[in-house]
Amino acid sequence: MRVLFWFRKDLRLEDNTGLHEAARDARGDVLPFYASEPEALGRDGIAAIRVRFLLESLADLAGAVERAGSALAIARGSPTRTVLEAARRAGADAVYWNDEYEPSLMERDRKVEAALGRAGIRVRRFHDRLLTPPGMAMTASGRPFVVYTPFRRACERLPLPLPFPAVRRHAPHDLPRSPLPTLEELGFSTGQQAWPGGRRAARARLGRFLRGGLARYAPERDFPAAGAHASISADLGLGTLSPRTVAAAVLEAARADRRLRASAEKFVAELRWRDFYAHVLHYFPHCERGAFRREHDAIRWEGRPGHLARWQEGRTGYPFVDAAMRELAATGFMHNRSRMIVASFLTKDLLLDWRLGERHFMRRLVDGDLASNNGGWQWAAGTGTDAQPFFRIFNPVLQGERFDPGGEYVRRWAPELARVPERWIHRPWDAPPLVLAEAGVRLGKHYPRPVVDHAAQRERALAMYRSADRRA
DNA sequence: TGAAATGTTGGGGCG
DNA sequence: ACGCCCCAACATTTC
Repeated sequence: MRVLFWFRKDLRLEDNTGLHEAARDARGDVLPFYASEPEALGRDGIAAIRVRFLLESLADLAGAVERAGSALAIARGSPTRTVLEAARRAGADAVYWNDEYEPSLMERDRKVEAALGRAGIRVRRFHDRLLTPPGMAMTASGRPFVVYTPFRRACERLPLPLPFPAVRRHAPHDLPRSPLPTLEELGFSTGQQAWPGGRRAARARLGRFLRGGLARYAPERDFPAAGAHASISADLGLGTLSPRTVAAAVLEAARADRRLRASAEKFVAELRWRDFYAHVLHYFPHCERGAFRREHDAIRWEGRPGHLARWQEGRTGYPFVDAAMRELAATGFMHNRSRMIVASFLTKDLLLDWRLGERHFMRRLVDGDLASNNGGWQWAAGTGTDAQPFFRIFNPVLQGERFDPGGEYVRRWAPELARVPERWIHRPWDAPPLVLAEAGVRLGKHYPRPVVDHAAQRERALAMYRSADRRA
């Protein structure tokens, strides 16, 4: 049997469920296929660094497929057309792929599947992307979970899926191999430093984490300057790493060294947040455009539109917020604790719609993933599932003092504050003038004064949310 | 996976 | 010695 395997966000030969099944059913006669849609990449709303990451990962996959005795077939255009064309041309009996759970991708896949069905070509789809696929963890009444902790407990009662062996043999074919577009052709500038794509870079990141950050993960994961985080979100996003491989590696490290156990379990629990938000978006597709709690669509965001740019550029006058936003601008990545703090700041201090922040993140993050990003923003805005209640408002100064006590993170990303003493680093406006002068900082000149007053904005945010709740 | 306001307690200063 | 007050420390409540 000839099986066309359609690679999507699973750009690897190792531990790939659908590819493994295809190789088994086809007895080695697997035809590797990718549908390239430069038009979809070129549209506004995607980070250049993520496009580069995708192109590098595809080039890496193509190389791996060649070493496996074949070539990655690449068709340019919409998959609703190209998948069927490729399957026919290759004389495939079946097309296999791993499911994606975003509403729009599922809709697209239904069309592809229908077209293949009409042509008499069999389709098999697999769960691969998550540790626990949708449908496997439901409440007693059969509904999807909307609170994280019971969701996690339900997932933990299921066996953790084990990695699949790599598929090292692919079949030769004469399908077209359209060249991948370059970043420049897609209209992206390449000024930003790279976040290297592909499986080798992914394995390197995972290995670095296993040797370094993991031992400190449980106690230090919330400290952005500590470097105890894994930085594999982009790899999970496009599938240069499988979540099974990651979980197995972390737990294996903990078996070899019992001291790692608490950290390993904490890390797997964090992986499950990714599953949770994928489930939420899958079962509640209205979240893509509006609040999970529909009454919060009634919130009238009364912030000043001009403040959005100050936030984006890291010039809010709140050192931790500015450091985080500059980390994003410079690297295409932001530590999770920082994401929570800047999201709280945009929604509850600047009083701007969480969707503005969500969109900005998608335009900047190397790991931009619809479900995780949307879930995280709705959590911070208090509009989502298991969201912190709207009255839980981060104080950007206290968060900074708690999670960046020495100011190391601020000094790294806001170097104009580097010489401000620890005591004042998160609230330079309170520092005695002489101290600021000695640090070489004049507020309003070298570093901005706070764009808004936290205490006052906190009260306005509470009133804003309360009034929406009343109207609903 | 908060923070601020408010309440309570207990030690110590002091008349 | 006693009562009063202050206030830090901690707990609870509220947003």
